[in-house]
Amino acid sequence: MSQRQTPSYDGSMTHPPATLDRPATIADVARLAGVSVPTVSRVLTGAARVSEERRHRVDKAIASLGYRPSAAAQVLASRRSMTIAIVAANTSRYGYAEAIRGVEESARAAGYAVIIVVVESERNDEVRAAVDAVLRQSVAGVVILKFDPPGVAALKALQSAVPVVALSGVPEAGVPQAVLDESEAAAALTEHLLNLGHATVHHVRIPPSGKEDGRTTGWRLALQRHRKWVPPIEDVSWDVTTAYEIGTRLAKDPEVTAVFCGNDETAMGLIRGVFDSGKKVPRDISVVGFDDHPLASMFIPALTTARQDFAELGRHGTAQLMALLEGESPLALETVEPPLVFRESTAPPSKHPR
Amino acid sequence: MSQRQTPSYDGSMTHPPATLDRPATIADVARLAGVSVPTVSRVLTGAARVSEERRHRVDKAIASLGYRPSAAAQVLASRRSMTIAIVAANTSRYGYAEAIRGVEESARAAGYAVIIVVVESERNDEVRAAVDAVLRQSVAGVVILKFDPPGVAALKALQSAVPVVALSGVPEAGVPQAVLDESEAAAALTEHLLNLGHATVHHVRIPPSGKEDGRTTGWRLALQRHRKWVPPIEDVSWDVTTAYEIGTRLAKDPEVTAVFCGNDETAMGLIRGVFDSGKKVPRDISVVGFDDHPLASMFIPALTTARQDFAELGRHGTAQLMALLEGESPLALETVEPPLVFRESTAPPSKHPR
DNA sequence: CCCCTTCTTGAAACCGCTTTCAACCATCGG
DNA sequence: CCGATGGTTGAAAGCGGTTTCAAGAAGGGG
Repeated sequence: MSQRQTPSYDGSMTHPPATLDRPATIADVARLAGVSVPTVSRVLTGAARVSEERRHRVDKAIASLGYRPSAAAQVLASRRSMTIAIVAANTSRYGYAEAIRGVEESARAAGYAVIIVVVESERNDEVRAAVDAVLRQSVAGVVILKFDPPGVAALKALQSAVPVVALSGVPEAGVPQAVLDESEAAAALTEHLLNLGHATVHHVRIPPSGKEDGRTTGWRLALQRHRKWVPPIEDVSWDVTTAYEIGTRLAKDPEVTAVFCGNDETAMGLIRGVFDSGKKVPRDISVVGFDDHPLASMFIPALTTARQDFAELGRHGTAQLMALLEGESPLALETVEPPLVFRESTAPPSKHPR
Repeated sequence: MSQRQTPSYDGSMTHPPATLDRPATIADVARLAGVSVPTVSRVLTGAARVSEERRHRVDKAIASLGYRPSAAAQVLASRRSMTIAIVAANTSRYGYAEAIRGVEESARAAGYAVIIVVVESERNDEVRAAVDAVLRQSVAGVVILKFDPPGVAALKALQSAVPVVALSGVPEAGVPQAVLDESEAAAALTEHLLNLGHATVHHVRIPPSGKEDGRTTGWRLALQRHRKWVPPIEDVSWDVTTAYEIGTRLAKDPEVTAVFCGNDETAMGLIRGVFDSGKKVPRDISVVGFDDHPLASMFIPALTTARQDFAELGRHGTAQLMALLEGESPLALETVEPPLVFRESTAPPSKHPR
């Protein structure tokens, strides 16, 4: 199609004796090996026995031609696919990126290729486009990151058409899924703050996946369990600067002495906002995050938070999908509970407010 | 293949009057529209004129059947593909994730699907596996993140076999690429430190892309230009804790008053290490990072750094690839220079060492 | 020694689409 | 009124594999 302009290194790994000018096909292999095409196919797929001797000739031919079966042709002929799709609203945000890494890794290990389709919003045309992209590619199955409205919408639109497993923060019936149960840890974190002596804890909520995410639920539960006042929720966007602003705002309110942030980035932004307002964390205000972001322990003050292993979640999701594809019974719904990690951003409330 | 277990929402977007139990094919559409298969193909691809009336019938049939052309069949028949591959060593690290997001976004806008193949190391079998994955998928082209040894190896192995553009931090001849020229900014950052009065600037190097990356080169150049001593380089892994350790080590050396870190995460880890060793940034040691990570401005102290727009780099790369695929002359090698951003982590050296 | 199994093998059909290519139709100029 | 011209259309041939099926070879039992 287009000539490479570097004649130097011809990538010997690519087509060793490079005798053809086009990529080798199964017919080329068959010819060179002196066998029929179906025989080559059989050694490729291992679907049926092939005599030792022929198999060997075929293997040699494959190696010598640098032959690589065309995935497209295989899909078409066999009606089954060795690629899965990951659908997510975002690929670069920490938790998402880690989850994607987890499913990619394990999918690759299982011999699957992965295509990534992002659906940025829950707008109908966007969701439709994503569904289209997935379905046109004839994937074996899809893993959906169901942490936000776009994910939820994509799941809804896709689950009837193709094997799907969802990665999520709250268990939900009806869909195979891997879940990182956030509500327990959120509650525990909130209680930690309460036990420190804070009258209540405020909550900064990250964009939720539906009605309510596990983090918010856990926080509310803990407060109710301890019969504490449930302050109004502060909503934050994915952009850290909004967390910063909330920090400056909250710093002015003498009532707030403890805040539970939906994730660590938010916590860091908020702490900075508090700091720039002349208050200190944890002296004047205690802050907890969520996720245990790689920088959470480096931040000054280091964040008290709950560790989420998103990559592991992704691996679980893939395993779930593989099982589903094999027709096995869905794996036990392993919900992993994030362990708490206590660091420097929390302390008893100050004796001298203001 | 496997029954969905939720009979409730049947995803009306997926196959509206769902009359077939299998996905509709082009033949189904042709039959329903009362035209031949090639005619449907023509309205699909727009390759040839079709009478107004037939086109309309076909469109209606497509809509009513919820027909989606099979990408695999299209690839096979047309010998051209509408998917590109991104190959990267890692998908979740900040810069990589952003770059991937950039190429995904623009590829999607251009109508391309994207598969992601990661090559974790430069080990021969790994590189080979990646090459295999790419080539088997019959992609139109690939974008390689050439920021580390695995990327370099993959590039080398792939460039002779398929249209490739590299995303990189240092210009290199012979390969179409989009580059974020890091050396200028690195030099400027180093000079900023020198101008502040520091005797020299130490350097913590992130895993390099080959012999030397632009950041290191720029740093060295600036030092030489100012006839300053070039201290031995500290190497750091991607794991932030190694940066932390280097920080504790450097803090003990009274000679080091300024350090240039290969990226912001490293800078933050290092600052924390310095902090835990009883020294303060920038009072005792000045630190600069690179990238302008979203948290760089929230960190305390906020980082002086150089802003890198990796997503934009990704977009440039895709544009480059598209041009290449159209047979257009490669776009002018737009090298973007990262703008410097001065914040709190740098200051004149302390008058009272120790 | 013969017939029936069991394996291994290749011919042919097919997967869902694109791409010649030739046939057809209508229009148009002479 | 006729042949030339140009635009639409469908039949048929692939694209690169897999799968069905029947044929041939080899092995086994009576």
